[in-house]
Amino acid sequence: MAEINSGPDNNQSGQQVPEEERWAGNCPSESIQAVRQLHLFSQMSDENFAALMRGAYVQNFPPQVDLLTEGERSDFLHVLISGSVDLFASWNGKDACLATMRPVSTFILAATIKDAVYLMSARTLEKSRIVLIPSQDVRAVFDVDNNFARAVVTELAQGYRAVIKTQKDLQLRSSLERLANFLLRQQKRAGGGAVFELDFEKRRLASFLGMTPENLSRAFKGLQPYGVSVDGMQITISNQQDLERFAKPHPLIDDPSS
Amino acid sequence: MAEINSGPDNNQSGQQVPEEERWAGNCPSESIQAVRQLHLFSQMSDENFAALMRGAYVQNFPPQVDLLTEGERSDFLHVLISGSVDLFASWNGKDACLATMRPVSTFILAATIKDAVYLMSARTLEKSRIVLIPSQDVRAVFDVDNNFARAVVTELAQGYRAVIKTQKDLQLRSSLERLANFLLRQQKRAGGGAVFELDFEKRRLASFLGMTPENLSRAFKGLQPYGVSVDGMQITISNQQDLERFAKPHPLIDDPSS
DNA sequence: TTCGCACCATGACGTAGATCAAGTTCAGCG
DNA sequence: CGCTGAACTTGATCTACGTCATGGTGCGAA
Repeated sequence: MAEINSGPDNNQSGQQVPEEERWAGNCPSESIQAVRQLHLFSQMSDENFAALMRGAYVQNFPPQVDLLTEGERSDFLHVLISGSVDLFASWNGKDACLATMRPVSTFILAATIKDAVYLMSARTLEKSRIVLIPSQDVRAVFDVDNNFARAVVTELAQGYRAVIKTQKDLQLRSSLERLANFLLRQQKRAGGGAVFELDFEKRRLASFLGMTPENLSRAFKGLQPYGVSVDGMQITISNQQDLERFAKPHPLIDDPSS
Repeated sequence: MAEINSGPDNNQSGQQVPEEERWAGNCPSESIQAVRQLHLFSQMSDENFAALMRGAYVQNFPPQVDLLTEGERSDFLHVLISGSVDLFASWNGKDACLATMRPVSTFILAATIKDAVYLMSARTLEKSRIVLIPSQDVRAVFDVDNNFARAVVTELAQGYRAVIKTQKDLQLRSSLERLANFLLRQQKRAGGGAVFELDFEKRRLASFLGMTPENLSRAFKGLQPYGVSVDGMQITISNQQDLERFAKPHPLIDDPSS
């Protein structure tokens, strides 16, 4: 619930929230700007946007902080301004990373709109700056601002399609193929050069790709014949063609914009 | 996949439509009623609903007909009135069943609203009655009818959460656990008695649960110690407690209404 | 009836990936 | 410098599950 807020001691293990700031006068207006520029918020009226921000908080979280836990009720819509956040779920002792959020983006919109419990837990990976907008405000504005309501539709449809794509990735490909395609996607995000950085810790990447860290190691070795070499976080793809021929990337799985 | 077809060669290459009926005057008004009663369509104005129906078709399809193929552009929003439809995806020779639709429900809403290509293919499992509403009409009405736009949000959020649940099911459970939980869900849908019918062909069920038909057979045997017995399509759960203790059903995965 | 054909069951086997148990590398720090 | 601990590698198994091959059991058509 509201334990995320102010003061010390939020979250189950006595977590700690530094640098909270209310949106009154003096606060970091770059964050407000970043939120406003998201498609989700860019179409709505100034008045309604102001109403949303009136009750919002911006907070900085250290790495490895639990932001919310599956099963809890949705109190805030989250907007990630900087850093990165892991969305995951657990059952019977195991857990699976379902998505990793990068700035600037919004998460747990569906639970907020439906006023339902979270299906996923969230935890910061790095130091992260997050805007928290009270869920009831979001629903109230949703009810009166049609442009916002339409933007919510687009965002949800996008998210829905993204999940379908990761499900196809998981069900239709082997772990080697998943890694190969992930590298190609990451390469494109990084600008397309033959050398680029992995901006994941490898254990996270393993969980994200649905495998164990040990097997990720082996998978990297398994891609060497296709011209992939690894040095720490740095990846080199020396034979683009070979890798693509093996990975067989497909827009209906790997193209994030479709 | 198109070779499965019966009767007169329908499907992507020159689609052909049995028993087509335009929504003019005389047509089956139960279908129109069924559509209107879906939450998605129940909130909109009579006028806009009529506009949607003006361009719509209702069609009966035989079993095993391909309705649409992933990668195609969305031409119609589909509403399943009776029968059942399989949504699946293919890559590199393999294919995976992503969902099975049952009446009365709508499918491929996200692609329709976004005017994007389908991420999944669809095929009838049984003889099915389906209402086809031109996608451009849906988007046009979406732009002018705020109640409809809001209903779309609810529907998408629901769908989004459903996919997340099946992803958790797949990533966090073994095939035995998936089958056990599926049986418990099916039992509940069928009224909760110890004996109930499986309304899936077993090979479909296998694909839906992400395993092979052979392994589904073995999985059924593997559940015998927990009081599950199978006779054709009829399932008997003789020891509810044991099965539940093994399956560990969880609302955040198995409760379709949350 | 008997043939043919799905669908399903079952056994033998192969493989992908998990698990367990050591190493290895490297950053931080005395 | 060397110590320590975390992230990563590596190799040796184990296990779940897929694959292949075979045989049974209904059920509709000739």
